[in-house]
Amino acid sequence: MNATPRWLNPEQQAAWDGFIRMQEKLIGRLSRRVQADSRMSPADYIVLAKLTEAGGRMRFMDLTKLVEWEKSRMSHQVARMAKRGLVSKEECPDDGRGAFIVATPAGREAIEEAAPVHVEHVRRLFIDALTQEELDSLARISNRVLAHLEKQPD
Amino acid sequence: MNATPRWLNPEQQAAWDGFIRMQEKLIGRLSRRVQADSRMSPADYIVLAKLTEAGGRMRFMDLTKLVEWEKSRMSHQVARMAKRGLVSKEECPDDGRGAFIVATPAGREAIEEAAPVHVEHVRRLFIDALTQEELDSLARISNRVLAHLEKQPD
DNA sequence: ACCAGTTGGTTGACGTGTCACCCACCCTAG
DNA sequence: CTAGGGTGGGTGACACGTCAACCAACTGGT
Repeated sequence: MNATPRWLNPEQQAAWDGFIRMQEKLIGRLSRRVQADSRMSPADYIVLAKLTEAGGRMRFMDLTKLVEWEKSRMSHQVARMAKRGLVSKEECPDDGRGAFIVATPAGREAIEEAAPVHVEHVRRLFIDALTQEELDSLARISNRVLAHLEKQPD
Repeated sequence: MNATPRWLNPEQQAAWDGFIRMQEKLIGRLSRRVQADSRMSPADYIVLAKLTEAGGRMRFMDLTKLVEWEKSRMSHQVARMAKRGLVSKEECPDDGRGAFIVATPAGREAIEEAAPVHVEHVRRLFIDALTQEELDSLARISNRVLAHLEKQPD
């Protein structure tokens, strides 16, 4: 049929399938837990975490780059979070287009409450499954893939 | 503050952050590629792949369990795919509630066209980044996490 | 001073995933 | 045969992510 089929060999297939399955189940479980016991989505969590980590007040685009999202995604997200009272927007005097994103007291409270619970789930579902060597190995592999991705087009 | 902070140590944190970043970027890139050059979403891809692999005709719930999805998700997905002509639904004579999901000719054609491209992207973005030992190592780690998840509550 | 290009940020449409709830049909105990 | 529970499957509302287009404000060069 195809001049260059190049299917994966069994070991490669096993690695890919296993990774995909693991990642789906792990992320799925974790985000459902986060949502269930902190009434925050994973997206809320990471945005608030990075924001408060940086002092609770940031320019929109800086925040967007910090979490490595597309600006449109962040814009929608911030709008939703503002609606829920987790953050608010302020105008930027230096740049007429600009906006500051500010964590509200409710937002700070929410993340401070959610953070330990989140860490506990990460530990329980992921860290505890693996030895330190396995964790190191996974970190190395992840960085290799990340470095590879940066070199690849698209 | 907290009686049991138990934050992650630096190595654990590095492993978790690296994994999360890698997984997000990799999955993101791959699904955008799939969508861009086959006009199918990753969800379409996996459903059609599993379905045709099983002969192109399956009971709804069997398919749902095969891909390990929630039934509601599959229901929505199948509805969308039916709207796009990739699959169709048939009644089940044996069980009045039941439904068969059938891959249409267009669906078969779509997956046969998409599959090699998909594999090529997986290879280019992921497999090629790693040695065979690293792939094996990742497969082992994934299976450990999966096994651990099954033992954990929630 | 002006205009072209870039940057900061928003918007709307659309596909997707989840949750909660629903309904219809099947099955088994009594 | 019938009530009650389980199973097969659908639905509607909502949160989320992407894409493409858009607008306003800031550059820089001429």
